[in-house]
Amino acid sequence: MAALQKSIDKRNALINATIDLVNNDGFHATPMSKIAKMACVSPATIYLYFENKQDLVNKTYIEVKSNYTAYAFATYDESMSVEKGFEVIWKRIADFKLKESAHAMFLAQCDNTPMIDEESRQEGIKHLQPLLDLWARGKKEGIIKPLSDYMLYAYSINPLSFLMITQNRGSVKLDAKELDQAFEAAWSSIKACK
Amino acid sequence: MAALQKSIDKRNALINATIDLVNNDGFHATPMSKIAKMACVSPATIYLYFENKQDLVNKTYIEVKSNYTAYAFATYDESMSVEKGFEVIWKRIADFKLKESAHAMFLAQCDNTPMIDEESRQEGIKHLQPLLDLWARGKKEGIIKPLSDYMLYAYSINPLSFLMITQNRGSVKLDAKELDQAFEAAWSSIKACK
Amino acid sequence: MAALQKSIDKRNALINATIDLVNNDGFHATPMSKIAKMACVSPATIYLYFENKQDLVNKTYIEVKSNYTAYAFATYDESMSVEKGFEVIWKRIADFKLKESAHAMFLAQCDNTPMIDEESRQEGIKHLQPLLDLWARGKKEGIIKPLSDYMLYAYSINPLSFLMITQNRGSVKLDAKELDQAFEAAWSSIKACK
Amino acid sequence: MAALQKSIDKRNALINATIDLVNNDGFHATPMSKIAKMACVSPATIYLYFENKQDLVNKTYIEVKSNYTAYAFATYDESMSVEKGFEVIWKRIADFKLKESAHAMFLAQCDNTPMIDEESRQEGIKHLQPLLDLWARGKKEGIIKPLSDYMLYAYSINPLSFLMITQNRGSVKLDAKELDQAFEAAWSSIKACK
DNA sequence: CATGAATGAGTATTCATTCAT
DNA sequence: AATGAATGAATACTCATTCAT
Repeated sequence: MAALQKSIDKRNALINATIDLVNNDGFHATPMSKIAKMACVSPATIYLYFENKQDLVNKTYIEVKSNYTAYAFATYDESMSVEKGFEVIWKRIADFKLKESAHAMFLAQCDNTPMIDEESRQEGIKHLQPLLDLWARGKKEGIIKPLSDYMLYAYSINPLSFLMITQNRGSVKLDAKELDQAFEAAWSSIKACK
Repeated sequence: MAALQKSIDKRNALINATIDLVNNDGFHATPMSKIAKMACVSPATIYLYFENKQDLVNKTYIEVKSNYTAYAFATYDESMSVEKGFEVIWKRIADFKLKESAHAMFLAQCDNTPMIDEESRQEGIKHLQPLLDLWARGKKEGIIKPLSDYMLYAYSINPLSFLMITQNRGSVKLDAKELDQAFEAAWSSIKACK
Repeated sequence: MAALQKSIDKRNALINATIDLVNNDGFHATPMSKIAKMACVSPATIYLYFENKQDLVNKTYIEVKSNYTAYAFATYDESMSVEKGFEVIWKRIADFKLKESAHAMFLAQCDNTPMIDEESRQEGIKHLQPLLDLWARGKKEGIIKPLSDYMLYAYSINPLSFLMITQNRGSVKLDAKELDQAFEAAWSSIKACK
Repeated sequence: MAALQKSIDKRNALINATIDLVNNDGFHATPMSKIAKMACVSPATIYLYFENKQDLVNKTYIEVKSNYTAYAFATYDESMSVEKGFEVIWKRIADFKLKESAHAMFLAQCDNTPMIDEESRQEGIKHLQPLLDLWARGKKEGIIKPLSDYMLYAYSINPLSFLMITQNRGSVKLDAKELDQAFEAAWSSIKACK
């Protein structure tokens, strides 16, 4: 048990080091040796947990993405109304992106870069299903515009990524009032007009 | 004259090769030798036009960003109404992102990655001023929601980047109808409610 | 223990390869890859033992210089008379320069070239102190001319470098008789006239 | 004539640039492009005057060496006594080494380095003949010790190189008094004992 | 499991030299 | 004669990965 825990700790240390370093220096300037050093293990040890650098970054991506979606849907319940459900999910996502910004930055970099395997990318997308289901329900009920999921995501969720990056660069600080405005904008762009 | 043109051609070939290769393989997997080969010059020749790899990618970024904004505002005129002006600019931006998708992909990668110097990033932002001026006018006239520029950008412009990337990955194809929907969503997220 | 010895062996092999190659081809024509090959290690291995090429050559200089002075004073004893002491040291130096000529050649090249860091040069000079002390004693006793240490070195020790180089170029062969003449010349140039 | 003069000027500028740069940075850190820049010509122009880098440095060596010997013997006359002749030559050499120290430094670097062709080295030695003749005379007359020319050079002339280098490094300043001491040491090391 | 040492294959960059003008 | 642009062949150095311990 203790041994297993130590293993998990090491794996986590490696994942976290990868996130930190890739965030700050970029994938191209993040050598395995630096990751090892930050995780306080030998470079060789990385290869006990991951096949190679590509695998390390793929697995990191999947893990972070999975944390992200778990967080997003943690307080959501399918019995909620579409409107309420969307608000609940949106706010959790906003929370994650702005508070766990290191993780969110890492995802943003992965999503805009040929740095992740296509397969891992697909794997990462899967977990968004509850949101897509909610939207399907919303469209059927005439509450949500009959747009493709990509379009809905582009206008209601993705802007949060941009705001998160901007905030991380120090250009802007998002407080409660602005978050409300953001939600308002998100909702008004996808809710069906009466 | 002919010599000058040859120089310009070579520089352009290098810039284009950089865009192509960074788009497909990522900055980390784009060696100078490959760029040189694609541009049909010797590796050493790159250093006649750029100081080093970082400078090459910085200059490429600034050039592409500058083309992007020039394209965005080419048909815009300050005498237009806010509503018309926004539509004109938005459609040009959409055009650029979806048709010149290689350039747009390159910008997206640069904007989400520590691959560009902060200085070059700032340089790239400058040219967006006409849009910010338009928004200022719209806010004064009560036509546009009184949101920060970052917020307006996040909801009305940035979603196009997400749609562009998604289309480039083959997940979706944006036709005229969907572009209209996108514009509708963009506009409704920033226009002031009556 | 064995591992440590292997490390020391490798470091020594690198130092020796550096001496050999710099002697024969000059610093400018001695690539790291050649040094590695001669030391039977990979080029990358050099960087486990030295920071870079400059560091390798600095450290080599300091090591050789240190061997040189250790050799020079090995049989000297401060209780000796000035005359005897000088003879003992001079003969050891002559021995070193003429027998360990590869090392002596390397030092000569370093001493006449901007190939070594100033800091390493200073480090190398330090160890000559016993000779300077001997001269101080000699001057006090009126046995040695009241000249600066540089002057004494120039006339009594440095000529050996010239002779060593000339011998190495094959122009001359120094046998016992000529060594005696050389010592005679050295001594007569610095001993106080009665 | 004017055209010829311009050519000579360029050649001289190249030679001087070579001396300066090799003195300050070392042969290994002196690229042709830098030499060209300092001489205010194009890199390609160097090849109109010299075959290649090796040739440039060989020719520079021969030229400097030749200036050196011309200077050394300029005021010497074979009708002088051995003692007077030696003093005259020695003082001119000292003058050259300490006043034209850039040239002297360059020679010292060449003489202790495999940076010059053997052939050019031989060519450079030739011009010392008058000194050797003087010594031959001195030995016959019993005024000079019956030592080989190398030995005489090592003790009476070469120390000046060491003193010149030391002075150039700033460790010591040779004034008139010290020059007299140096001459005294030089002479006493080679003059025959009565 | 864990590691530090070792490395081969690469990478950015430089440089002596050439060539079209 | 003179040049600036161009380049192929190096070169110092890095890094993902392996292996003996």
